[in-house]
Amino acid sequence: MPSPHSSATTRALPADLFSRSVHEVAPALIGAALLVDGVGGRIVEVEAYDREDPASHGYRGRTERNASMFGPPGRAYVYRSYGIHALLNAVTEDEGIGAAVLIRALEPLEGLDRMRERRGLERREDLCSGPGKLTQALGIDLDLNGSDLVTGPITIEPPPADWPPIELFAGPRIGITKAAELPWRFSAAGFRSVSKPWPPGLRDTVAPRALS
DNA sequence: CATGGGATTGACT
DNA sequence: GTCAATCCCATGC
Repeated sequence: MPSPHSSATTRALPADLFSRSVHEVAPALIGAALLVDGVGGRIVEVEAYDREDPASHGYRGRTERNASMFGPPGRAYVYRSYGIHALLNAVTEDEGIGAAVLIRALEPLEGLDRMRERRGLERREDLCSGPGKLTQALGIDLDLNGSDLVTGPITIEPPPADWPPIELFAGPRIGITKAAELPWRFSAAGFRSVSKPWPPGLRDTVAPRALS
C-alpha cells in the first residue's frame, strides 16, 4: 500500500540498468522488489549467466527456447526446467547477446495468502526459497516469457528507502556442473529464504552497489 | 532417430 | 541420503 508521499516505492530503476553487464546487474538486483499483481517480495538470491559461460543456456547460441535471452534487455526469460518448473531470468546486455540473471529466491512480503494457496504450503520461508518455488508462488509461467519487466505484469523495482540495507555475499552457483567454480551467485545475508545455505568458507562479502 | 542430461522440487529410505 | 516427475535440446549413430 504505497503512500502518496513515498517516492521510494514508485521510483524507477535506472533506465539503462538491464543493458549493462550481467555481472553488474546481478548484484544490483539483490534487495530489489519483484512483484506480480501485488504478490511478491524482496530478491535475496540471484545468479549471473553471461555469453561465454558454458553453463548458460545462451552459450551455444540462440534456440527456440532461449530466444528471449537474445532479445532486448529488461525482459523476462522464462523457461521450463526439468520438464516441470518455470524459472525466471532478467535479460541483460544488448539485444543479440545471450546474458541473463536467474532469480533464485525472494523474501516474501506481499500477497502471502495467495502464495500459500498456489504453493499448498504454510511456512513463509518455504514459499519463495528456490527458483521454481518463487515462480509458482507468484503465478509466473511460460506465457510471461519475453514480457517487459518495467511495464509488467512482472515488475522489478528498487527497494523502498525504508527497507534496511543488505549485506551482500558472493559464492559459487548451484545445481550446475559446468563452470561451477565461478563466484556468480549473489545473496543477501541474514535471510532464511535463500534456496540453500552457503558452504562454510565458500563465500565472500561484496560491497553493495547503489542502483544509479 | 535414440539417448542422455539439466540453472529443480518434493516424497521417500 | 536417494529418486522420479517430464520438457527442451545437444550429441551421436
